[in-house]
Amino acid sequence: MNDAVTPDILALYPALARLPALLPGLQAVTVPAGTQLFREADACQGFPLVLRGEVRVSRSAPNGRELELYRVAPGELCLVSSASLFAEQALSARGVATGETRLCLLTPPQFRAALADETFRHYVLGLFAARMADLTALIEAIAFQKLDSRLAAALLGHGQTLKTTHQALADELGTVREIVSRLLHRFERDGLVELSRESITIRDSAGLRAVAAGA
Amino acid sequence: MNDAVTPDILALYPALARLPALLPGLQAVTVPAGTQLFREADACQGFPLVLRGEVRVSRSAPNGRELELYRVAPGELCLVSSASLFAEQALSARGVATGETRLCLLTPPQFRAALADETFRHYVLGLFAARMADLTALIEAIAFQKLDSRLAAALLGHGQTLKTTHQALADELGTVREIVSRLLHRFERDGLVELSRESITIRDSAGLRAVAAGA
DNA sequence: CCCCCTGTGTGACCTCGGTCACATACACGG
DNA sequence: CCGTGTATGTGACCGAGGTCACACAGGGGG
Repeated sequence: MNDAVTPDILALYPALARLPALLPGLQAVTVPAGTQLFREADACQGFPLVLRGEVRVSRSAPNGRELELYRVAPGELCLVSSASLFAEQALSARGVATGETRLCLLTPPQFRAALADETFRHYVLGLFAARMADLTALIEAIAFQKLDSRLAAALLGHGQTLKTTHQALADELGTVREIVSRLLHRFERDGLVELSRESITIRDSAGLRAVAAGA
Repeated sequence: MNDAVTPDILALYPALARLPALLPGLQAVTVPAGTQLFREADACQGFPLVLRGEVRVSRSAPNGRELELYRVAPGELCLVSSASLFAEQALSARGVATGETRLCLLTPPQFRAALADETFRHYVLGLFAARMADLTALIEAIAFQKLDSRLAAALLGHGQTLKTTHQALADELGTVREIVSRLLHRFERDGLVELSRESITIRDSAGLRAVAAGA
């Protein structure tokens, strides 16, 4: 599971190519789907670069409800954990690998060294900026949009058919299963989707987009 | 309104002292209360450092409702505008000076130069990290807490008496005036506060804290 | 002194989202 | 083929928050 970093890291993080001194020290790990990479109130031990797979970052409420904040794709680094190092405070979210995921953990000194390179620096700040935009968009959605819009939006952009469970969608949106079932059924009645066990097929993506936009 | 930067900028941003070449080019402006510094969909023109006063960053919905994201205090820089530069996208929020505010606008080249200094860099990343934590906390509050808790929290930490309007509180919380009035009245009935025109006096701060915690 | 503007009080009414308590239904291992 | 666990359907019910349509008060300027 633990092995040397292959050259593909350079393809994903070209800025690192300019720091040859750093590369020999890097190690990557591959973890199976569902691995919990970090959780609330954890002390953070490094800066994870995602090479392959995906990390789902979420926050959960005392009563067991959960809400997805964002996902980390290959070529990105997980900022909540990084953030906790910079702000010297505990983590405020949970990270779980959605599928088999390969990632590379930079130690704080390694990360600091990498930041000496302006390209890498700009890349990292760009990521922070993009995340801030994501989070403010999420805030707006939660505060001002209705759930059917948000659900419709969540269904789009994952291909024609998505294989997931109502509970998973509820966790993504920060609500409960029954509500998701109810709304999905309404969508089906209106001919927008077709439902079966663990599978949702989009029948009218234009209609769905209209709902997502707040029809 | 436009004048040279006085030495006090060095007290607020000590890292800048290590970049003497930068200082002569800096200029500060002082703006009156209520000045709109930037708004949604604006192109961003620089990195504002706040020297004195306060900037309120908020996002507004199509239907006119508004929600405060965070405030920028002296010694901080306004990250939404910075973020829009890094992510090369339009601003996603509005910024208004809550009182008379003095600030210094760094141009992108100046900011890039400042980032060459590791202390300044660390400071900026720390700010980003802190804002991310703020935003995730806000998300959690909106998604999982009831409005009375959030209102109670908003009342605390501003001294014994706060001079504000119900509408302003509504804008801060992302709700409407009637709801704030209703909740404040409930608080008054329970002996937590005392109300009069444009003024709220806290009578039982422990009780308020209990409500804020979700009693 | 009166008008008018801003801030506030209030009650009727509605909708959305959430809770509870179920009933199925389907898959899969034994 | 049967039991058991997971995924889903569903209806009754509720409460929070939002909308609307007002009334009212107070204070400052004309």
